[in-house]
Amino acid sequence: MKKTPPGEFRSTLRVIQSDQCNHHSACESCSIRHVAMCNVLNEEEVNLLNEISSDFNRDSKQVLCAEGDPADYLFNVREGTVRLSKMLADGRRQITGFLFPGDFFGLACKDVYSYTAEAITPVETCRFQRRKITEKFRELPQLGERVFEMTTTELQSAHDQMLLLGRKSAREKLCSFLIYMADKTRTIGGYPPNHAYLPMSRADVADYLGLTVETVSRQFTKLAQEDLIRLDSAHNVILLDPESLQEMSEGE
Amino acid sequence: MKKTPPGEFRSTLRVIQSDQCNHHSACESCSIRHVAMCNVLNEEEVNLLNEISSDFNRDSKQVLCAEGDPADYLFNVREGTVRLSKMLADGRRQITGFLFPGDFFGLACKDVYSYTAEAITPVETCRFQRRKITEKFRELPQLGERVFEMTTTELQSAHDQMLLLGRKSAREKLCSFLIYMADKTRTIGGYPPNHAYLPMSRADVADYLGLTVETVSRQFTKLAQEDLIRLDSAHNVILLDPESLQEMSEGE
DNA sequence: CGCTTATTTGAGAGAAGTCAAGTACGGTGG
DNA sequence: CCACCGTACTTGACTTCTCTCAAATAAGCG
Repeated sequence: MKKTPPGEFRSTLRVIQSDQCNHHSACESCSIRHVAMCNVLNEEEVNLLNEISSDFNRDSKQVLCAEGDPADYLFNVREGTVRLSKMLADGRRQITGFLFPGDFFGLACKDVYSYTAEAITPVETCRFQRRKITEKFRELPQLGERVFEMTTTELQSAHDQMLLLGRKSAREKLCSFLIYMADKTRTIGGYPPNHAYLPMSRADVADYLGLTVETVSRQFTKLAQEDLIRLDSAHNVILLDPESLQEMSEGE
Repeated sequence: MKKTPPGEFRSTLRVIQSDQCNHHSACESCSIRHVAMCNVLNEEEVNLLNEISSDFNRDSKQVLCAEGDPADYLFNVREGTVRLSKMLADGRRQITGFLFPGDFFGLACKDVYSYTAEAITPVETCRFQRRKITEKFRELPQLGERVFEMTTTELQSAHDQMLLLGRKSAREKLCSFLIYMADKTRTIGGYPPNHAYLPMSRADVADYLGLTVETVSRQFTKLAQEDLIRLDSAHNVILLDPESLQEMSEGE
């Protein structure tokens, strides 16, 4: 579960949380270009970053990078939803994460990408040459620290997801997922409270939770029958009882 | 799966692989104290590190740090085996990783530890105050880069483990685990080739693979019956047909 | 509007879990 | 050194949750 627990931020690294960015007005390109980085950089530094980045936009269902490709680029999602996945020889797939505006990918690999990144919706990203961006870490240590901190957060989420995949029931998995997506929907904004917008297909949800499409669908139906959620459409869910869902997601 | 694929190392970060450490003879305290760090540091820098580190040794089954504790320390395992785990409210447990000499833990968290670390065998670690070690990243950027690179490798392993937990059968999971442990055993040294020394209990293996003890035990028996492995004892396994095991671990 | 694809629903099968019992191992004390 | 005890591991019988296969319904798109 990519659960980002709320609460005070007290990292020993000097970084600032995304929602604490306080120079949006002064830095227009920031919010447009480098969503996740602007928080720790001033306008001049963002411009420095703009020099080595280039837009990379793709339509829904297109591949941004493939498992095994030379890992030349680091990506920053600006708009849309991306899925990262790994496959077994016979085609079984595991989605290791969904990415939303502000998220990065392309760092956690050595010479080749260890996962495939695909656009779930039309996406806008900016892309840096890894070689160049890691050089920039020298000039802008706060940038390096911010990226390190994000990697660390991602590792924590990965551990949460391992607990989900290894030990939770189908029902608990789906509850966790709904809580997670409601949180993401809230962050992205533009939806009523307790709304979870699910841009991905049921198959994606299944491959994220280590289930089959049918099981996911059945669990959705069951939660709706119990009035814990309301399915406005397959991709728009209202959490009618977030507290219960939260509890069930943790096996209480 | 904490699979560290062999192959050339071409990270954009200027770090050196563990097995490329070439000043072991010149730096005695290095191999003794800071297993994973000495590779990128010279003797003087290692001494600098020694100043802020202190020994922290524990017997088998003791807790090194607990989920929810203030995350004050970063640990470097020098000797022995450690398990990291997370628990659900009702006691279901997921082991997110086993740690061996050279491994770190305690960084991937904000103010509190997000997992429990316990000694499987008697362990020797050295412990740094996170506050102090992150300060050191300023003075010794190559140290920061090395730690960042290790975090990145760990994130990749976490993704491999998600694929295992979400999509592999019990048999495939155990094959993956045996390949992984044979690799670790080789790295640690002192055992014949194709030997996998398993310091952890069957319950630990089960909680690592998202299975029950009984299922793990049955799969061990089945692999032995098929002459793919030989169980010298519950904790010492010979891989009789590593190629087949490897193939099966990837679902071929 | 018709076609394709996505989602839901149903029935049956199977892999892994649960519960229970037996066996082997390892440490401790006589 | 061996016997004993507790724990760890293995094995068996049975249950169950999730998967598989199949079909119906709904949604999206040209």
